[in-house]
Order: sequence, then C-alpha cells, then structure tokens
Amino acid sequence: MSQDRYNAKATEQKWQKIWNNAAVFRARMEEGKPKAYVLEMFPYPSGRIHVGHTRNYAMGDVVARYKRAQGYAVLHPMGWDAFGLPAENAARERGEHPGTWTRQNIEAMKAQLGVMGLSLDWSREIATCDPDYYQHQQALFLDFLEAGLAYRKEATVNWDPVENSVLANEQVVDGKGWRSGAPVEKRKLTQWFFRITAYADDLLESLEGLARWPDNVRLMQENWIGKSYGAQWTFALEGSGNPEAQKGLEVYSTRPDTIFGMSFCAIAADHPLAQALAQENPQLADYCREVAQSSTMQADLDTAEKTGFDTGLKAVNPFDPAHKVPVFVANYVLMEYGTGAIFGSPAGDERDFEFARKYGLPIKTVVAPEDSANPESFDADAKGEPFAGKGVVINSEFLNSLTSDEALEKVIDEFETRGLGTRKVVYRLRDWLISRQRYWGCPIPVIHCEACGVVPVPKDQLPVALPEDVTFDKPGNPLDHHASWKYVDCPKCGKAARRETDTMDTFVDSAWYFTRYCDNTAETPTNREATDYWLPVDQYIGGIEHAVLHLLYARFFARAMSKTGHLDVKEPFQGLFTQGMVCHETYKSADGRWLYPDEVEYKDGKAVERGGGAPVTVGAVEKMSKSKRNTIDPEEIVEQYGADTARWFMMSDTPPERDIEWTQSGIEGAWRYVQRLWRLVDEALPHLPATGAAPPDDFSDEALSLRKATHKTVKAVTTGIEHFHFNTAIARCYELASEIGARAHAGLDAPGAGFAVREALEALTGLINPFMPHLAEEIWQKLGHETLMVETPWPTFDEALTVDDAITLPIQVNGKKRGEIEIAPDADNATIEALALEDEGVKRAMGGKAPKKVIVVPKRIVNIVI
RNA sequence: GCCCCCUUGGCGGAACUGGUAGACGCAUGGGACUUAAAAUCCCAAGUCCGAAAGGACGUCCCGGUUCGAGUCCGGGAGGGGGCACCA
Repeated sequence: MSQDRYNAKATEQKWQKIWNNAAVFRARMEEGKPKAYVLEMFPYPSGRIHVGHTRNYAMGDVVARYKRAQGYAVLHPMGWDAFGLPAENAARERGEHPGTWTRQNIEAMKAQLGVMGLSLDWSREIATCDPDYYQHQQALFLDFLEAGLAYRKEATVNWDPVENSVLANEQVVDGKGWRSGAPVEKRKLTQWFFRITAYADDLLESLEGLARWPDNVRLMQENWIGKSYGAQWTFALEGSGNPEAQKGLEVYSTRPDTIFGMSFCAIAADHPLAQALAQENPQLADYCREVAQSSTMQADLDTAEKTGFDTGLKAVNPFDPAHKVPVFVANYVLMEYGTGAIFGSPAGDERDFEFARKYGLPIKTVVAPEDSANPESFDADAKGEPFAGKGVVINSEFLNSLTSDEALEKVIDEFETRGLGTRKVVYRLRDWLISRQRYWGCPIPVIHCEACGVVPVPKDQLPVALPEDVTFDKPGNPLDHHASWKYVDCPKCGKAARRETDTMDTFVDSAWYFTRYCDNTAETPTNREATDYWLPVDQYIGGIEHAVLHLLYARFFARAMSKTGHLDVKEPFQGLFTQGMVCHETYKSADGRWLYPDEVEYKDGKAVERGGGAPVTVGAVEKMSKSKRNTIDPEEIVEQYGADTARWFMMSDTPPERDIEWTQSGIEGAWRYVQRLWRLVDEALPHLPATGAAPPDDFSDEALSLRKATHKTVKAVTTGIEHFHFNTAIARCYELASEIGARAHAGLDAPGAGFAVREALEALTGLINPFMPHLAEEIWQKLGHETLMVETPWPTFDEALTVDDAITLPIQVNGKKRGEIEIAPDADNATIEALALEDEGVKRAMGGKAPKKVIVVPKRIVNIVI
C-alpha cells in the first residue's frame, strides 16, 4: 500500500484558506447560545513573532476552539499594542518614522501569525497607534477628567534618564526603569495622574471574588495595594514659633500601641515643616538638600546609613505631658507614605532601633512577646535587638497588660475621645502617573491657557492627532520641539494657548483595548450593546510579568469606564491564566561566543559545532533571549514540521503554567505522532463502515474494550482541557491512538471492530482538533465527512461506556502491597475480603497469622492488618 | 528582612477529596523489517539483592499523625517568585 507522508505545509495552507473564505471565526452575538470571550494579551509589534508568543496564542486557540465546539458564541480577537519607545529608538537609528516602522512590523507579524492557524476574528483587529483607536482613549480621558478621575499635580516623580521621561511606580523595578534598566532619579514635576487610589479598597476586596485567577497574582496585587490599618494623630510641638511648627506634627502609625516607647519623632526632608525650618537654619537646609540628592537606588538604600538632623523641637506625648522627645529630619522617612512623619519607638522597630542607638536615644521596651515567662522583665535594649511582633504591652500606663491588638484599639479610642486623632487605613498604592514626555503615544487632549487654565479639547475636535513631521535629532520630547503643533487657540476664550505635549503611558492603551474588540467600529469608545454581551473576558491568557502592572490598570479602567457610563462591568477578566516562558539550552563555543541552536549538533552525545566539529559548552536552560542566542524561530519550525506539530509539542509534556524547555527531540516526538495518526487512518480506512453507519448489535470483547477506551478518553480529555491540563489531555490522546493501532493490527473482522475503530478515530479527531486543527480537518475529510471539523460539535461520551465490568483491587498487608484481585466494581465487602485473603501473595505475607482488621475501601484498595 | 510557591526515575512530567508512586512523552537498551540505512513496529526498564520466584529500599532531609502519607502536621535544607527604609 502506498503510504504518503502527511504534507503539513500544503495541508495547513489549504485549510487556512478554506476557513478564511468561509469566515468561520467571525464572532457574532447569538441568541440562545452561551458566549465565550477568549483573549490572549496582545503583542507589542517588535518585528518578529517569537516562540513565547506562539505558545501563548496556541493556548488561547485551544480554549477558543474547544469552546466553539462546545457550542459557545466565541469572540477571539487580536490586535497590536503599538505605541511605545522602541519605535522612537528605531526612528532615531534608521531615520524612519515610528509609524512606518510600527506598521511594517505589524504586517510582518500578522503574516507570521497567519501560518499558525489560529481561530482569530481579524475583522476586529485594532492597533493602539491608530487615531481610530486613540481618539476614543482621548474621549475616555476627558470623561475621567470631568469625573475627577484624572487630574494634574506637582509631585516627586520617577525620572528615567535614558528614556527622558517619567515612569509610574509600577514601572520602577529595583530602583531602575522597567525597560531601560537605568537608575531612576527623583524629580519634582507637574504631571497627569489617574486616581486609581479612589478604588484601592474595591480593587483589594474584589480580588477575593476572582476565583479563576491564580492565587499568586491575587496575592501580588494584594501586596501592591498594601492596605494597612492604624491611627493618625497630631503631636503638639514645643521650641519654635514657626507657623508650621505651631500646627503640630501629624503622624501615621500602624502601632500606636507602642506610643509610650516613643523616644523621638522623625520627618521627611521634603516635609513642609522641614522645609519651613530650613528657611531659618542653613545647616538644616544643607542636610535636606543632601538627602534629596542621595541615590534612591535599591542597592544604595540597603547599605545607606540612617541619618538625622535634630531640629531642636520637642514633640509631646498627649497622654503624658512630661514625656517630650526630640524631632529629627531623617533620611529614611518618606514624604509619599502616610503623613511623611513618624514617631520612633525603637524597642519595636528595626529602623528606629538603629536610629536610636546611633543618636543615643532611650530604648524603652513596651511590648513583650506573648510567650514571655515574665513579660515585665523583657528588655529589647538589653537583648540588643528590637521586638517588632505583637504581644503583651508593658511600661505603658493605661495600656499595661493588654495585648497589642487590644491596646491598639484602646489607644485609638482614646485619641478619638480626646479629639487628637482618628483610626485610619492607609494604602501603599499611589495614583497612576500617566504623563510621558514622548512622541509615540496617545496625546493628552488638553490645552493650557493662561487665562482659562487647563481646558479640555472639545470632543468634536478629537482626535488630537500626532503630527507626522517630527524629528528625533535632539533629546527630549519631539512634540515639544515641533515648530507649530503645540501652538493653538484656547477653545474657551480663543486667545493664544499651548497644547499639552505629554502623551499617555502606553499602559493606558492596553488598559481598555479588550473592550474595543467588542465593537471596533463604534462611534464612541464602546458600543454598550456589544460590551454588555461579550464582557467580561471569560478567559484571559498572558505572562505573569503583568501580574501587577497591566492587570491592575485594566481593573481600574473597568471601574472608571463603568463610572463614566462606558461599561457595566467591574472585573474585566473572569478567568486568568498565566503561562510559563519558553526556554532553551545555551551554547558557547570554545572561544566564548554564544551559539545559535542550529549552529550546534550532538555527536556521540557530545555537543559540537555544526560543520567544524569544535567542542561546544552546553550551558543552563534559560529563557530564550537574543543576547544568549538560544532562540528558536517559529517560522522555521512551521516550515519544517507544520504549525500543528509545533502547537502539539508546546501543549504536551509540560503543564502550561510552567516554563517549557524547547528541545529538538521533543518537536520530533510530536511530529511522529502526527505521522502516526495519519497512517492509522490511512490503513484502517478501507476496512471501516461508512460514516454515520448504525452500531451493530453485537460487539466482540476487543471491540467493546476499544469503545470503552474511546469513551473514557473523551471524558478525560474534556475535563483536562477544562482545567488547563493540556499535557495530561494529550497523554490520553497518545493512549487512545495506541489502542486504535493495536485493534487495527489485530484485524477488523471481529463483530463491531470496524464500527469501534471508526468511532475511536472520529472521537480522537475531535479531541485533537483544538490542538492540531489542520490535521483534524484533513482526517475528518478523509474519514468521509463533508462538513468542516471546525463546525463539528465536541465529541460526547456515554457514561455507561466509561465504567469497567471488572476492576483490579490492590491488596496490602500492613500497608505493603502483596497482591491484587479482579472483581466486579459493585462487589460487596465480604466477597472482596474473602477473595483477598485467598490471594497467594497475601497468604505468604501473612505467614499464617489471623487478620486483626481488614479495611476495604470500595473501588480503591484493601488493607489487611495482622 | 517580610510574604508566597516549589522539590517525584537519566530528562519533561503523571498520581481526583490520604488508597497500586512513576501514566504519557523524550532519551536509552534489545528485537523485527531492510543488502544497509532512514522510517516504522514490538519488547524491556526506579534503585539494590536474586538465575528466577520473590524480597528490601524508594517521591529533598529529620520527626509525627494514620490501617495506609508524594499528598496532612512540626522542624530543617535547597531552588524560584513577589514586596521592601511603607512607619
């Protein structure tokens, strides 16, 4: 018999054309069907699709195709996160406009995605750099502005000296810019913010309801929002007539229960009081300047010594007028958190302890560990280290012998009764700084007028489009350098005014793009009919690196857009799945150059350079990166093995949330399976009954056993896909293929064998379809069907055919397996026990002793205790 | 420093609420087909002892709970991640 090898490339192109011509992936709102919005995080158009993208989209495609087969109306769109700095850098390097570069990249990447056979609705494609998109973002900004969710303020901000722009807190990683890696500087600038803190509590509380989010992402957001509970109150100050000092000193603390241990107060260098006092005291002014200039880099902060400058002022303990402590300006107090002022209770805080030791301040222990034998005698100073935990309060007058938590409440009650302070919740989360001094982003649609102030651009004048004729020859914002763009008349008074030249953080673009897919032609940012139907996203898939940044911003946007009437959904992503990265071995030549995988081959188990044969050092398995050259080009893989093989390989073996190691032998294993299925159908086909043939009355044991294997596999693969256990689902597909092969080999003459094999092949085709859609179509057609696999419902199973007539029950003696018995699944315990005690291995192990106890776990195990 | 997660053969990994540890794949060894190779098919395989039957040991380490622990509890080691002068 002639055995053609499966021609992946030609076959895949054929089916892609058929799908496209039939527009099968066009999403439609359908009455009477459940909907499924499946979304993968859209890519930045860097120029090439890499394997990481491929894995991400393949996963989404499995879900989308599965849901489609399950009868859902599916929305599975794709677009481009197209604004951003790399385009400006490219423009500078090649003299090409960022838009030209970006659009070329989009075209190239779209073609690369095309060969993957993804079930995407390209009619909904969006690119965030397109005025059709960003004009709506500008409209949203204006609505946020009106609703008080966008505002401008002067603040100390993170300045990235490489990008020549400011960054949001979320974009500063270890004191460095998230993209440039340059140490971030502090600058005081007037910038635009989104009031994300207005939703701090809601963003935190709602995390609990996100049952289909990974725990670690929820935890990371929880930590990022950083809710803390404490008190805020004001100390009276003595020793200065300065008006700022007359106001007293407002502090925030999560441990007001330690107030009697106070030995100093400290304020930030940029605290208004510090600034006011510096006016009168040149030495203090110098100190403040020094602190302001000191590095904020993490490494420096860790080693930096705590320093302080005694202002000469005294703060008075409101509960003990005789208890007065010095007020310092200190370098470790931050203006941005709480009130920018603290009280120092050294026995209970590491930093305060260090500070107190340095300046010879008293260290009075006020909290003893709960398990202290004699709390009164506990002394942190004597011990040489602070005790920061909670416990029993000592040396604290009316708080004595209370637990820390009780004392906390009591002291706050006291503050409130005396009108000195209040309970207060403080969040670590800051408002989202969205101004960027860049060209390639969405312009902030406001105009600055000397007479009228900040004037919103009227909506009918949107978009505020980026000018095309810009130059990148000098540092700074090209929009600001542009000869005419910013000079406009005030929309309100008509006098000469200036456009805002800042553009929005690109994370704004991605904070709402998923709403635009619902109707990318809507005249307003969203079409409510469409968003009400499709949102929330049922399954979102992307990298863990966005756990805080993008995912938090999108959650904020859903709230802000709901408040301004653009949406009616608080949580945009019902299900979230974070997939692992794609890794590969690294290779180095004898002279220390990194080598690409295709420059290396294995000979006799040793890695050598292809061609020359020079020895190669095999390094660690690491995330694919250009710098280490351990990359695989998805295009080449598809060219050689086809998209199905690549998809199958990426979904098998490794659970999707973990990092996967790309191996040559792995991809070849997947390729063998493709060929094997193809051959299986080829060989069996002549012996099979026609499509749709009625089941015969009689089945041989072998045929029945194949049928059971089929129905069990359908059940297992279905639940596997539901739970993102793609690797185990695929393992079951391997097993079923083996069963079919064994049956086909044994001949198809037995009663019902032909029917069982056809049934098995058709089911298997349906099961592999989400993973290998082209092969599935081809096999489906080969099996005699005229319908498209993509429009075929998901295989079903008969529960009765998933249970066995006889099960194997292991028998343990004292917890060690000594034998097994075959028994009907519904056998009663007495029968099982009797049979178990007769087993040869069991008898041997019991050595003639009588059982003390026999434990029978139905359908599981028998344990005999002697 | 604080918080979270992980650790199973030569490798990737399976094992539902405590119930046969190692499914499936990769690599390996043996065999079949072939002049030969490739491709394909079949078989073997946790480690140790044993010709075999069988036995002992075995899920990072130590201890505990249980008839029974990869799974639960306590302590420790190693790896990964998040946050971090956050008051």
